[in-house]
Amino acid sequence: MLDLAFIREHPDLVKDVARRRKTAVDVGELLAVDTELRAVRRQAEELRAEQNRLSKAIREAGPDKEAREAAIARGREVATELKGLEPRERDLEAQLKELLLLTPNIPDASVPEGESEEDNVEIKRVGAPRQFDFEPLDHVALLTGLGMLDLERAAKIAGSRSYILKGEAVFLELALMQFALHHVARKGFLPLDVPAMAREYCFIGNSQFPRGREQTYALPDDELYLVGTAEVSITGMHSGEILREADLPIKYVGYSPCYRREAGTYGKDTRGIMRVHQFYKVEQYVICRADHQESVRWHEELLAVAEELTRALELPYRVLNLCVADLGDAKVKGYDIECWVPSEGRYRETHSDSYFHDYQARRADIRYRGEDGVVRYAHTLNNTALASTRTIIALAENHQQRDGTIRIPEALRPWLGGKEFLGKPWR
RNA sequence: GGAAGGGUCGCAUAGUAGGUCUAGUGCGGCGGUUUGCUAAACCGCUACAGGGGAAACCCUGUCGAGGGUUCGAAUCCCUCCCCUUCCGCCA
Repeated sequence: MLDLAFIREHPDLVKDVARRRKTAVDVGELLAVDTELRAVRRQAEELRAEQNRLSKAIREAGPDKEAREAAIARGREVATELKGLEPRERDLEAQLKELLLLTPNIPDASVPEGESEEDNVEIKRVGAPRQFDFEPLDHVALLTGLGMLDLERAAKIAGSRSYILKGEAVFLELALMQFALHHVARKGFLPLDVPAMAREYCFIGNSQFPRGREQTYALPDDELYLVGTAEVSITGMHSGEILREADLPIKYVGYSPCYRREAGTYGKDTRGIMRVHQFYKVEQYVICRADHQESVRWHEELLAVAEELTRALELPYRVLNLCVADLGDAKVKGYDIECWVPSEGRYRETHSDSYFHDYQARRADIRYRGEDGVVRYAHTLNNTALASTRTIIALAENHQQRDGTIRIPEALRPWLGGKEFLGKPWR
């Protein structure tokens, strides 16, 4: 969330940002609520100050019964008046909080303008889509053919957008996770295996809530929710803490299952495992000092790490600079990596690299004490390192062989016992 | 699931028969004195948030959260949350 003082000082900027981001929030209403709250609060504070003065007078009145009685009588009046004011104060506080949570972050100047994902700007393309000298298959045909994927029985168990990996595909999935975790950990990121279910505050802190609630699985009996990314849990880790500047930056590489309801995506990506309710992901996460340049450096660094992983898997990809309309409300700027998917003849998102300045840190209350003794909200960033299902698609399709097997890129072979190909020829 | 004990301003703690608690103390941190340097010692400062003010400064709130009783709540009452330990169950 934004600093309320910033919104007061730059109301037109914030309104303009909400418009460009197509975010439904009434900044005018927010400011009106804020103004009224301040007036009400001022009255209430005056009454509380009088209450405190009276309390002191009563304490010091001692044997002076008359003064004592008079002060108590006045105190009764003040208490009554205050009780009349307090419900309004509480109501306004709640309204303001809700509106603040809905107010989007300020995008960086380098974020492209645009109306939809069509307007994202490609900034880089690495590796050329492979020219096949045979008719390539899509990942469903390939993996099903190898006996490594069973979608029908998965649907029987859990409905659409489910999958069963079988045989070597299971080892492939684990190999990918191992590969990514080790690669990122070697760069000084502390590996974490975090809870995949988390309390509501984690989701509010991370900005999944209040918007996006319908995308999250709830466990109402336990007041928990299933995370769509380890990012949610990691944000919750340091919530409410005051860190030491000397301990920054904190670099984590988190591993977790990811659960997504995919509400409202009925027509989209219905085939295969492109869009599923559960997958596994290795996630990069950084908490750093409240410094724009440092955020930018880490943003680029996290992109570089993700690119290394993608290149090591020999996948053709491109990098997009997300336009203002496609950027999540909380982000200052975001890059997506998209890998080439031969069966679709296009690039599909596999990574999302974002920085937030102190927007998440304010929501989650993650602060640090600077060397100067001043307490500030930290900056947070995150980027995918590797997501299981979409990477399996890209890997299978891009590295498929004429005989129906899948070539394993060299970097991954150590995690698969040195194996060069996945599956026995079946075509 | 059963039982018990706890949540206090970075960390550790004191404080519950309501009113000098304006939340004490230690550690840590910052600044200073002394010092060839370091350490030690000593002195001072040091919670967070909101509001008012040109400023000095003043006011308000926060002792897990929210209600309540009261002129007045860290302290009493209610509801809830969280943590720890033991028992039970269990991969």
